[in-house]
Amino acid sequence: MTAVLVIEDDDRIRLALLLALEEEGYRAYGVATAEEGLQRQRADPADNVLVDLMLPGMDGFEYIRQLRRDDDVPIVVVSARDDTHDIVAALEAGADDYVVKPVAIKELSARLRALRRRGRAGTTPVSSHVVGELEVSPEEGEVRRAGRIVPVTRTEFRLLCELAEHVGRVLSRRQLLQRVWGYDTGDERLVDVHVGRLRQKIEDDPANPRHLVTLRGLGYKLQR
Amino acid sequence: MTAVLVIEDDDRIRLALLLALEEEGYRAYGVATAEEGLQRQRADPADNVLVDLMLPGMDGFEYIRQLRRDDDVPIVVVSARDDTHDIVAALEAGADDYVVKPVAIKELSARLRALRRRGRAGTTPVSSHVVGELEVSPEEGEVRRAGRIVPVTRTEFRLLCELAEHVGRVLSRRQLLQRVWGYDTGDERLVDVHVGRLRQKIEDDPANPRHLVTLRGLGYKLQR
DNA sequence: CCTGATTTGTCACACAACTGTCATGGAACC
DNA sequence: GGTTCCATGACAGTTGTGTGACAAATCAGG
Repeated sequence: MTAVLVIEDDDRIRLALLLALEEEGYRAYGVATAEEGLQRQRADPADNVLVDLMLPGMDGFEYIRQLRRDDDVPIVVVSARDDTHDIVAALEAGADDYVVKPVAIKELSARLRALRRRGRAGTTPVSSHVVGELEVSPEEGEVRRAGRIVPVTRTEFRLLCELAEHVGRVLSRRQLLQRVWGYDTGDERLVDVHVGRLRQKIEDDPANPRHLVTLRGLGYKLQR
Repeated sequence: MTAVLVIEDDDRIRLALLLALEEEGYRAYGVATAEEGLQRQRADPADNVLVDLMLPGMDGFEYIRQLRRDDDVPIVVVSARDDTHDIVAALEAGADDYVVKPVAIKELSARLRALRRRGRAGTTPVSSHVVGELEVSPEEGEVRRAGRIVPVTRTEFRLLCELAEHVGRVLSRRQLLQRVWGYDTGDERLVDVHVGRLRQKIEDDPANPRHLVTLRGLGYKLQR
């Protein structure tokens, strides 16, 4: 899943952006200052960065310059100021796009997509989740166990991706039903069945699962 | 010198843009229709394309889609309409940026620079893709299998190129339909048929493909 | 232009794979 | 020991895919 880092000091705007981005299918997280933004991006690099220009302490321009020293991530400025001088300065500093608040989330999302498309010129290393001897690669549409390809069905694959994206965290049947099947309501036993089938394929001893474990009364989780 | 192609039917606006761009140090030339734009860009490729959306005959959206089939040049839409729906549609069609008229030339110039900066990153047009015993050469327009030339049709060739450019990655029928045929909508079975025909030519045992494999529910991919 | 050959897209059918439901029995919890 | 929760096997309905036939469109050559 595509991760987006939002740097914006106004709490309400930041939260609204994060919510809207998650709605669009991104994994989004935010910080309030440029300093935090630099730290965060170095520790856990996002695929896109959204940054406000007016920030307390280090401002957006300086943030962009500093980040660009060692990171080629697409940067989009989200600013309230619709001023040619600011736009030019931000782009010169190394930003890739500049949108003016208030921004339509659909537009923002489309611009992010366009940027990633362009950035991905050439060959991007395929991203995959590694959990112990298990490897789930959404891009290749493959699951490998100790290097060998394990054939899984589409539903199983989606389920596994969802679990792999949240390694170590419990996901309730309802959450899985919602995210994998898109069902708001429905029989939760359905999840059980597919978890069972998945275990047959990815576990050494399906009766005593080591990776895809049950947490009674809570749900399932994937663990290393 | 950086060349820019401007496609805009309003003579005054087009000339004003051309003048301003030359002022900024670009070599700029323009045409009034999308059809001319396609022709011109194929005959003498510019480094950037500016295109209006509302054009007589073929509109800007269609222009972008058609050009994108075989040209990766950065495309900026310059439109009078400041409408989220248009913006999203243009970016989805393959545009890289969207600015609203009237536009400050300094901003436009900065956006073009930002685009080129990103565009050059890793855009090394590969002469041929090698996938196992298979060799796809976009430049020569040839497909070889174990050194022998395999005759494929134009559509098959495009399809194979698209798959070869993303070796190891799943491409959905919709993605293929979009990238190979330029269709936004349409019957996905069309892809199946062409994949089938391609298999007859490039696979040892077309019923058990080793390279051009199906990922049920996901799409197709080419694998080594 | 005209004509025949090739290529392209549509359709329908058959088959295989997958999905969701249910019932049963077992395990964990109190 | 009773209750809740979970695992699993079977099964019927659904969906997804491969393929051959065919007509429309396009191309090549006279």
